[in-house]
Amino acid sequence: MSTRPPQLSPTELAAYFAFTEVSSLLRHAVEKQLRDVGKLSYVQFQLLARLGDAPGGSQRMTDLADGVVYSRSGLTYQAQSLEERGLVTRQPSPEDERSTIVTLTDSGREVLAKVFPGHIEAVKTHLFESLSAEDVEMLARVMTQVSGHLRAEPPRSAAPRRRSSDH
Amino acid sequence: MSTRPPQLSPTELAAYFAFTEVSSLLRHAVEKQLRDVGKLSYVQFQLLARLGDAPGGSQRMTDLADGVVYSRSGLTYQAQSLEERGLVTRQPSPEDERSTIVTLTDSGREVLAKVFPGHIEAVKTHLFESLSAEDVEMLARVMTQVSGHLRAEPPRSAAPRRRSSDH
DNA sequence: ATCCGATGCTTCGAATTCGAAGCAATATGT
DNA sequence: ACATATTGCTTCGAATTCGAAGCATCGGAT
Repeated sequence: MSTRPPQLSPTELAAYFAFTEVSSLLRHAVEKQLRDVGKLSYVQFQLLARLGDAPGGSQRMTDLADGVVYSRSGLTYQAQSLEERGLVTRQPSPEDERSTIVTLTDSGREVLAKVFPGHIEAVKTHLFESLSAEDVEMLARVMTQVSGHLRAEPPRSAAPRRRSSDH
Repeated sequence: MSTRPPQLSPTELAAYFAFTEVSSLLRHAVEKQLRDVGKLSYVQFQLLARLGDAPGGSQRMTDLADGVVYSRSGLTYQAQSLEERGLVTRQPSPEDERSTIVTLTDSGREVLAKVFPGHIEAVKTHLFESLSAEDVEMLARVMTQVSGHLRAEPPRSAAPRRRSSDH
């Protein structure tokens, strides 16, 4: 246990610090824009955006939760909220009675369309403005790489349900 | 209003998506480790870590809040919590009666020392493991650049106090 | 010396978040 | 077919988060 006190190189440290900082600042900026323009939280926007991309504007709750890296209970809460605002509908899946299918409504698409330009603008301004094309490409490559790595190995974002070996 | 629908290039989109995903996943992983090992939230850890770096283990509330990109009220809450656990102390600044100086205690340092190795390990595993040395360097450079850009221009993280033009 | 805006922090209430526990439907093994 | 584990979602309670409002102090102008 005392054999290997793990270390980060100065470069790694710098990368980690700057990464978390950018992530925080960017998120705050984006959240503000979404709140101001569409009265959406970041999560809500992410959910709508995912649905907008999905075929038929529909996805299962679990897939949505995994997609945005979010707890299932939190998703239930937000889905309810979005449903009350008429931006999505929820219905049990015909194929699997357990599943709930969330579907983007026309209203939802409208709101999405309304906030989208400003969102893009914010991302452009805050994240990309100071970067060269090569930087962006590099960033895309590296982040995709890490993301794949993260998605691959560990017990998925939400509740890993297995549990029997410990205790 | 309809003149310039801003766009992100496919590369930018990929970079943005992967970036937010990595940021979420990494954060979750790190949070779990901190919770398990030291019963610390991410924010609490960041606060302790900042204090650990600061000369004398002390910082003003506002500087801490800016440092971790956090609301002032949230910081008050967490500082209270950390004080109750004996990990920090709070005292009014001698120089400026308004300011509260937060100081890391020996207990605080112990907890920090206890969680640190696992934290580093987690960051190494989840963020850097799949990256080459050049990738890391690049990441550090780009993130530092963006961070500087973000810190520079906008009304700072927390409450921009001005308010007079709108109603 | 004194007024007034700016600054630093806290309190307050509302909204959001999570994990644990619970319930229903499905899959799997025999 | 039937028991058992697994999966999908929701409910519950507790903890965290934020922004607005409030209070005290400071700085700079008169």
